[in-house]
Amino acid sequence: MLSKSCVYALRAIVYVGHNGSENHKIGIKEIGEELDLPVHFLSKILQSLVKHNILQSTKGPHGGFYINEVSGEIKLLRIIEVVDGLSFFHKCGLGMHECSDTHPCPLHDDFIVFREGLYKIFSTKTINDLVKKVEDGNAFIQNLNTKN
Amino acid sequence: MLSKSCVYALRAIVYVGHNGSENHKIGIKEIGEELDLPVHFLSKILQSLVKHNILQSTKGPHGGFYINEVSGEIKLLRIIEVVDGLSFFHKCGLGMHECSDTHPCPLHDDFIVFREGLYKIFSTKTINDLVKKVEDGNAFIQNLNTKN
DNA sequence: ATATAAAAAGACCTAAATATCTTTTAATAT
DNA sequence: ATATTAAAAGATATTTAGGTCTTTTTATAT
Repeated sequence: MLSKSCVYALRAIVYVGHNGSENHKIGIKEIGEELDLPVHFLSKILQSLVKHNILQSTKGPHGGFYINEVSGEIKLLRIIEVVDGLSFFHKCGLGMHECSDTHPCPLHDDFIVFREGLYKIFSTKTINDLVKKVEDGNAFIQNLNTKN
Repeated sequence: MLSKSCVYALRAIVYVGHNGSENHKIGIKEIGEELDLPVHFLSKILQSLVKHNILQSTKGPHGGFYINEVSGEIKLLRIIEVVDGLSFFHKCGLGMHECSDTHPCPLHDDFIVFREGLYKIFSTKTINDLVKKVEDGNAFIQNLNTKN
């Protein structure tokens, strides 16, 4: 559903939100190592988040990534929008071009309940909501002994 | 969520169920043209469905695809299983290796509702259910003037 | 038996997603 | 000012999904 890029983005940003701050920035290496993600690939993704002002970064010594107060309140949907686009939330489950409440495909009525449920979740929850969850003990760092 | 292959499979099988029968088999050309799908690609997908006994076919003159009584009652989930595999229905929304009710990722509780709801639909509905929907007037054939 | 029609099978091609490596730019500390 | 550090940017490689084309097999009608 979400691409790898998108999932990497979400996990990285939560990691940064959880472990970093404006005066303790997190380097890409640390993120990659801790989350067991391909560093250079992740770097591209975060670059794009920075461009879109979802994440902050500075170069040079003691540089790295962090999120400011505004970014923490950004909705997960915004990250999905930037990384994957929102087409999933509009398109038909059976790939029909014209599928809508008034002209539904044979799966429409059932599918739409879940599509819209997901939309609700992603358009409501913020980065900080996930960070809070992690602080309340939710799983976050991979067990590196477990394979994909 | 579902790959194109999978969606093509579902649409094709519904087309065959709706328009064909054991003594009126449907050629791959017709399916491809009517559903506006790439014929040779679709052909591979249907081949695999035939191998798995989800769809029936015969070669030669007046040959083509059809579904028998048994196949009509096959669950959509079985088609998904054969074409895409079922990993979607087991894996974590945030791509964590170990994510479960007892060791949940920060998105788990919300995501699982969606994932399991979809599972319910696909493991309940049959090919015939979709065919019936089409016979009750649900959208099915693409408007070819509309682009992807 | 033979020709024909249609799916099966195999080889190949293309585009997109994912991943890696190298060079450049820009902060910071000295 | 300079060296150093870390992200940004660019180029390239790999993998997977999606798609096309050609040849082979098999069922049927003649």
